[in-house]
Amino acid sequence: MDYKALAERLFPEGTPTIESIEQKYPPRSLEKGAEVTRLAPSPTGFIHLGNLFVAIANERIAHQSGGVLFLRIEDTDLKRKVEGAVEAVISALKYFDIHFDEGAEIGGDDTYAPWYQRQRAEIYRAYAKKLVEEGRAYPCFCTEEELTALREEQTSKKETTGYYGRYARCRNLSEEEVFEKLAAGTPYVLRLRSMGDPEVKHKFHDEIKGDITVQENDQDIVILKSDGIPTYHFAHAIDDHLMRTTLVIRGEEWLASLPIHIELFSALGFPLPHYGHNCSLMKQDGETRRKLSKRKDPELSLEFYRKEGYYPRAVKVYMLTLLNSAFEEWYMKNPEAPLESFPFKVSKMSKSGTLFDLDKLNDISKNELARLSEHEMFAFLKDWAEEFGTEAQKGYFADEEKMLRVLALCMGVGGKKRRKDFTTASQAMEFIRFFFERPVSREPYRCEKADRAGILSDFLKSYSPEDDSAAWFSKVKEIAGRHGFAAEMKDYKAAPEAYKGSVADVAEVLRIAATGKANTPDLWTILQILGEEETRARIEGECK
RNA sequence: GGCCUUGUGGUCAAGCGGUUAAGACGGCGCCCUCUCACGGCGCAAUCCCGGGUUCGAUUCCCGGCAAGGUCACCA
Repeated sequence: MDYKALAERLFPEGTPTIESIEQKYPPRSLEKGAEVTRLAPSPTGFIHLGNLFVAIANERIAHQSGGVLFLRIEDTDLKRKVEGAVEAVISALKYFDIHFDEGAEIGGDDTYAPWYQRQRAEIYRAYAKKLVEEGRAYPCFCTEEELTALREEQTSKKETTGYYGRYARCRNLSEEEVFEKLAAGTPYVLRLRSMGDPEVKHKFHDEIKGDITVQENDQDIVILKSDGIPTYHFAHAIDDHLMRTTLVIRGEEWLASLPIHIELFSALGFPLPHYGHNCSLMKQDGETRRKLSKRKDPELSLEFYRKEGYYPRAVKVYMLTLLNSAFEEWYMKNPEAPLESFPFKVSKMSKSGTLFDLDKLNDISKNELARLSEHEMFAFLKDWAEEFGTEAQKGYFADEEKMLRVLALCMGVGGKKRRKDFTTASQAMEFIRFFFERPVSREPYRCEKADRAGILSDFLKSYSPEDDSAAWFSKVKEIAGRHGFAAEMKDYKAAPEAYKGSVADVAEVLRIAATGKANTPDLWTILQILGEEETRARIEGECK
């Protein structure tokens, strides 16, 4: 077989020389130890938590080492392309404070552009041609039906499926046959002529998993599809070589194709980058656990967190605690330090699948939100309401001074310790609703109805907005005593049978009457914020 | 099914030859307290199983088992 002639026949349009390509994309001049990492999503328009998970790891490694993080778009599959997807990826990641140094639509250093694989077609073809010339790639004319039949045959014989060894019919076609089929215009793909032996296994060091064994690849995998566009494997090898990636952090679903990538890098004469395969996020589903799925799990979508109003930093902190076991302890010791100062170690990344835990995220969210000032909270909630809130909720922000008082109260600003009532923006907005809207329904009272009317009307008679907290509460105690309730909790606990109840019950009557809720922050402050007129109106409504 | 990976409380996990087997979330209880939230204290709960090696295995080796991943002209 004259490989040179075959290569010319297969790539008649001419391709740039390998030398010129290598010159155009020279090795990067970076400090020793600087890592070049990347994110390489396909533009499906759906960025999920798993993407964010990997993105944070890649971002930390690159920027912590003084390296580069770039964004490459793997758009080799037309069927999956969605308009605006790239912008969506960038903006979603930006929301979580992940920024790229280079890449598609980034506008940084474009030495290594183009960043869209579709635009790199002639580069791939140049290397494909080289492989053909060297006899390491060949055209395959098998049809989809033939391939399916082959797979079925192999399955029934319980043999490894795929295009390899003696099953690789087209790898040994004669020169005449090949040129004949080409002349006839038969569609073909380009396959790697694999030289591996799966019986041979090698030790491989994965930066996350540690030492693993990989067997050699013997599959004649497709490198150029019939439309001349490369498959993921081929594009990965060429792009990550030319873009000078030093560390590929990707999901562990890629571990199985590592043998292919190793052979491809070797066939192309490229040094192998380092790899780290990280575990995917799992979800408990009945008895078993499975990968978070796009269709079944709304919490997989990054959009979910925006709609719920999770504080972006909280999501990031949670991701970091999952990503690196040392993070949580470090964060407790260094609560004020910027997250970037955490020494992120790839080797500390988890080796096994991690169950996504919403409770944990919620706890982190409460803590993160409790770090804000009421002004920061105001801005956060307002932004959220403008995008996702109801008309009524948007209206809450009209009276800025009132809102700030509400937030200061609910957040415990000025107290020794912050309250942690807020988990998300949507939950917080619901929580503070009673300040802005009269309760349409009320939680049940513990206190008998007969006593309630008396308590409430007594309260209205004695209520004065001028009273400070202590004066106000002593009046509540008086009312309690007058109606047969213990004014002091100690007295009540000592002899509960001597009373109808305690001040706690009396306070609850007032609280539910004014807010509709049995549990709220300090009632006196709430009434101060509501103002005398509103307070009286709400309580009068409950007097009958 | 083949191959690869992983198995420490319900969850995330530290530990990696001798520990009362950290810590966090969640659960439960108590305290604080006009409710809630915060805070404090405490409790329950874990080394997948079976063989080895060893004076001694959660830690090392072998074998099971289980879970996950993957076997496309998708990435």
